[in-house]
Amino acid sequence: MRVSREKFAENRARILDVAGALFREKGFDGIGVADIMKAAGLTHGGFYGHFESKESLACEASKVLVEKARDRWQEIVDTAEGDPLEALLRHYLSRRNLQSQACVFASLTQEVSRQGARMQSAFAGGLTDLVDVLADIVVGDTPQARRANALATLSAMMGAVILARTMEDANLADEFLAATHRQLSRRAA
Amino acid sequence: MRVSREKFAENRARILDVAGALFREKGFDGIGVADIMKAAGLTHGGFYGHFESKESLACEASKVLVEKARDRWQEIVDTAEGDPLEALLRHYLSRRNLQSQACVFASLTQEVSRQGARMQSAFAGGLTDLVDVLADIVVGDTPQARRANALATLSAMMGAVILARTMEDANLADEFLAATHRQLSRRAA
DNA sequence: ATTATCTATAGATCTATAGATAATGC
DNA sequence: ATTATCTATAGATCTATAGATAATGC
Repeated sequence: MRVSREKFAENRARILDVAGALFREKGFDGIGVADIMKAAGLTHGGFYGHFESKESLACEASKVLVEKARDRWQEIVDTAEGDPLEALLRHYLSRRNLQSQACVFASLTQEVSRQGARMQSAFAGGLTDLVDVLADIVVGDTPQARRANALATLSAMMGAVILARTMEDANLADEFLAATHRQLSRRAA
Repeated sequence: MRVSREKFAENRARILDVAGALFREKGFDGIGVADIMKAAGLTHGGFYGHFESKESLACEASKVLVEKARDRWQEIVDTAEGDPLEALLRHYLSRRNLQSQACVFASLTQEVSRQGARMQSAFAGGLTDLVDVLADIVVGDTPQARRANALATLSAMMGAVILARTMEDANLADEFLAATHRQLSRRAA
């Protein structure tokens, strides 16, 4: 059942997309190659024609997710009508990020500390990209002050979503998001 | 090779202790029952005389770690010579928390979102305990303001450590800790 | 006699590979 | 002829259990 070269590329892209969603939902160890392929509408054995190993897929899928996150942040900043930081906070500190398809950092960062160097690099690089996006829109008299502010702001944003996600009580989760939102609103440029 | 009742209780405690350390280091899925027992100096099969299942062990070990964390925070607050929040920030936003034996929340929270309800409860309860500890030592005119400040402060503290842990570059990791420390120092009571 | 631990193994699951199959593209 | 996918399976790993062993404690 060979498919065309074009269809082959399509299949690869679909595997990456499906894997990104499943890894975020279940973690890297929570989903196997066979189930990822089934979700992509292919068979287990076909996987190794597309990727060298599961770890390799995890790296590539992570890179895609990390790049998408940065592009989305930049887009929100560029198209914000009012204060860009406020727009970003509204986007990030929302209930949408408490679902299974949440921010890749809010769902997978801790596992990354236990993975190989390649994956760790993808995540570390993605985080510094987000710091750069933030450094342009927070207050601060000097570039150093803005960078420090950006680092602290990113920590607070992701911490709030990560903690909110471990709360069973939706009201408590909302409290974490709201309190952090209010605190960070005062740091806009 | 039966052991005394006293030794039995000792063995159970050691399994819990060893499991707590290994779960934090490798994650719940990163270590098996056999290796935990080996690290405790016992055999694989003996495990099921002490615990019903691996999940049950994970719950009990988590409860112990969560309680220990709260007690440690409370102790630091109670014995602080200067400002208690400053003492807590110094303790938490330190390199020690970037090692494998870090804060249980900084190393395992994200996995907990994918575990059973029992474990989620243990973590959620532990986090609200830490919020209560913080609410007594942060600034705010009303109890509501102090609680909101405590929620935002906890998010920032844990976010900083979690992000610092994913950085390969030690200098970048330190930057996250230092920037967050400086930002939060202004919220003391 | 009771019971904590040990040895051995069943049963499930997961990654990766080998070889067959069938459609593409020179 | 080449190659993308499929079927089938090897090999490793992990949880949990069954039955044997040997020390405790009534």
